[in-house]
Formats: sequence, C-alpha cells, structure tokens
Amino acid sequence: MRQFMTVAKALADDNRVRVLMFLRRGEMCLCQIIEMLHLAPSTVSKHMSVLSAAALVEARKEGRWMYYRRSADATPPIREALAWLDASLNQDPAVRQDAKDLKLVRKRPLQELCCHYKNTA
Amino acid sequence: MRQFMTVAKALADDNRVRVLMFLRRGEMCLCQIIEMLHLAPSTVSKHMSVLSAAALVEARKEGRWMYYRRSADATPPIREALAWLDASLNQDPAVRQDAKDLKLVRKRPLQELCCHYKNTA
DNA sequence: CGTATACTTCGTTAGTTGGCGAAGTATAGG
DNA sequence: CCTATACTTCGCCAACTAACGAAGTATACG
Repeated sequence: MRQFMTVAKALADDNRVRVLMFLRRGEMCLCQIIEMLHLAPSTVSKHMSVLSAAALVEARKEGRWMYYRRSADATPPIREALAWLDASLNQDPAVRQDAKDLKLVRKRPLQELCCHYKNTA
Repeated sequence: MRQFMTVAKALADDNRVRVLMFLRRGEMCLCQIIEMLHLAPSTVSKHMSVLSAAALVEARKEGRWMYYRRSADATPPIREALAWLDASLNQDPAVRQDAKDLKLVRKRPLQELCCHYKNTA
C-alpha cells in the first residue's frame, strides 16, 4: 500500500507527468528537462527525486550531468502505471505540443541548454 | 491532461484507494463506507465526490441512501487506472484485512450501520 | 590547486488538501 | 405538516506540497 501510494502521489503532479511523457522517447539530461518545464533547477531536481523514489525513472550520472529514463526493469505495477499514463495522454494536446518542443530541445547542444544558472535563456 | 490529473489526484489518497478496493466486490451504501473508514460522514462524502468527479465511481440514490459502485461504462483510461490499482494492491496486507472486515460489515443490516450521527458505534 | 559548471539540499513561503463539526438539504414516516 | 434520518455543503484548522533562491556538494578543466 505504502509503495503504491508513493507512485500514486508521484503521478499526482502535472509537471512530473509531463516529464514521464517526455521520457517515452528516451533518456534526457536534467538540463533538458529544466528547459522543457521552465522551472528552477532545484524544483526540477526535487521532482526527479520524487519520480526516482517511486521507481518510475532511473538515474544515471555521467560527469557533471544527470540522465533520467523510464525504469527499464520496472515491476509489473510500475509498467501498468506507465501504460495507464500513455493510454490516457497519448492524444492529449498539451502532451503533443510538448513532444514538438522536445524535438527542438533535443537538437540543441547540451552546452547551450546547461546555462540555467547565469542567464534564463 | 486536466481529466487525467483529476483521476491521478483522486488516486493520491490512501482512503480513496481503499474505497475503490472495497468496491471491487460490488456497490456499497455510504454508511457502510463510513463504517469501514472510521471517518466523519462529511469527510467520507467529500472523498466520494472526488472519486465521482474523476468518474472512478458512479453514484445511485435510493431513498435516503446513496449507493456507490465502480463505474460500469468506464472509459479505457479509467479501466486502465483500476487495472493498475488491482494489480498493485491485490496481494496487499492492508487491503486483504479490509476485505475481511468488509465481509462482516456487509452482513450487518444497514439500519444498524446508519447511526453515525448520534453514537459512534 | 582553484574556478566554473551541474546538480542537490535546505529554509522559507504561498497554495492545496484532509480532517472535523455545524448548518443546510432531501427523503421517509408518523 | 413535523420530526428523524442520510447525506452534503460550509467554514475552519493542521498538515502537506510545490515553488523559489541561497548555500552546499561533486565533477571537469585550466
């Protein structure tokens, strides 16, 4: 029950759900997620730790960068949760717009994105 | 997105999830749910309105009593959500204990249960 | 080393949510 | 009608949460 509620509460926030939809297409650097959400780095970092604690995403550190992806070896409950999400939001206008924006963000070099600490590009 | 979030937020509360698990076995009167949750009638009523707004349950009025059941003609997203819930919690100890208690509550006549307003039976 | 960069942790604040009891609404029964 | 009962709505309070910026940690690079 406790475990289920951790997942349920993780899914009860718009921005975290958006991130999970971003990650359908593969892993992302934190700075890319920051760019997509237009939120403060500390806020996004917290969101990712919530998703991570719920085992909805896995994290990987590479040098100074953190990469996140949907959990690969997810348990059946987690897989069902993500299936529900995908089924519900696949056709969603906001999610589709995000997917469009994401394509552009993925094309930009990481160095350009990772400057959320001096300017708000 | 908005619709999905309504459902996700409805599932982000322990007591509401418990109610959805109660309703696996068929419809229940509000007073039975009150008895199971041991919460104030007004609180339970609010919980049920949240589940109702999310289309996770349907309500039926019969005289002075309100009956609730899992939505019969639920949309695919709602069905996926409930499937996720069932898959995650079927083996859960707390849910199993609730199921035991529920069997006893169902056997008691409604008149006996519906007295949450004078005594706390 | 020391500095810059990427991220995390901490403390604060504003908004949300779950709980209650009191008051309001609706229905059954005298 | 009038009362009792079943539920809902409202107003309040305590607890939680998302957001931020400032300070802290870790890694690359001169």
